[in-house]
Amino acid sequence: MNSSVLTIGDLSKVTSTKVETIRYYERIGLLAAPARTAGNYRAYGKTELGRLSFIRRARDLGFGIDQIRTLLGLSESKKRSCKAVDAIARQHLADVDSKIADLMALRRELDSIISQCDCGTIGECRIIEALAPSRKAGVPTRVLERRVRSR
Amino acid sequence: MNSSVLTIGDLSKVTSTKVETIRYYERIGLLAAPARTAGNYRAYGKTELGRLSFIRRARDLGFGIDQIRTLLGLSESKKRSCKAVDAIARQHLADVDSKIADLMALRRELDSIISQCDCGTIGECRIIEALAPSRKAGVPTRVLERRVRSR
DNA sequence: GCTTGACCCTGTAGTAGCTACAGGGTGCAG
DNA sequence: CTGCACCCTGTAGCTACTACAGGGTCAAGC
Repeated sequence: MNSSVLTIGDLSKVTSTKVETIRYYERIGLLAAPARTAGNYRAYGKTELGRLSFIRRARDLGFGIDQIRTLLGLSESKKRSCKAVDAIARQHLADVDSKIADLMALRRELDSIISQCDCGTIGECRIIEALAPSRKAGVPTRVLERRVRSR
Repeated sequence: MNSSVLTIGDLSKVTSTKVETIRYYERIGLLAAPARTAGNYRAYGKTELGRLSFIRRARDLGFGIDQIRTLLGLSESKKRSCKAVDAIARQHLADVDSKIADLMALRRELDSIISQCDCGTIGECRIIEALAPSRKAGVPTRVLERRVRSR
């Protein structure tokens, strides 16, 4: 009885990670290739469980694979300053903030477009109108000048 | 001199869309295959320009390719009700809202983790600690019971 | 001892929405 | 007639998985 030997299925359940995803992490080198049983099954221990948990939490927080790779590397040298860790996290926070800002701007525009729709016919739909190029503005002549003259 | 014949490069400049992207839209059937010149160059007219502009604006607003396909289809039957258009837009707005909510939740968590870091050594870094599995909690025995007993 | 069914294996292809070549042809100015 | 900007097709790459196909392994039950 070896309670610390886990199959990939066990790891999958414990970490709420699909089996395929675990194999994928191994393929891309995020997880090391584990020991194998006689029947060629992957045999994991607590180390791998910890590492996968770390990866999952980082992924849930939106860190990218490469960032996680770096974080895992850093987490092994316990004595070094954690400035680099802090920098990665702050960078990620900034990325998230900028994504939020983008989405909020988009949301505002989308909302304003939708609020103009009276739900009549498509011919007079404000949503379609907002997407279609306006009738007044044509192709800026500047852009095509060279070509227009040369034809 | 035919000022309304545009090459793919012209279309690219006018709509701020990469040439490859225009060809990609054609490949996936979002744009129809245009007429060709004697030298096998794509020759676009104002119709295609309008259609591509529509696509770009919709993409900028975050609509997916399939939604745009539907919107383009709907926009051609001018007399029908624009309820379907409205529904797609509202669905998209809801998706955006839920993405924003997800990101804000993530942002809060990330921020709270970062704020705990004193920037000492990695061994005592709160960020790494927050990601690593806590020492107290082990693998829930329940999950592994069957297997543990059987080995 | 044999079957059944749940699990595991490898390898490949698909998802969204492009982007980036490689290896060629076209067209116009100097 | 040469050089350069542009165009063509076709394919592979990107993120982070997910979903098969076509097999092998293992423990339980009859």
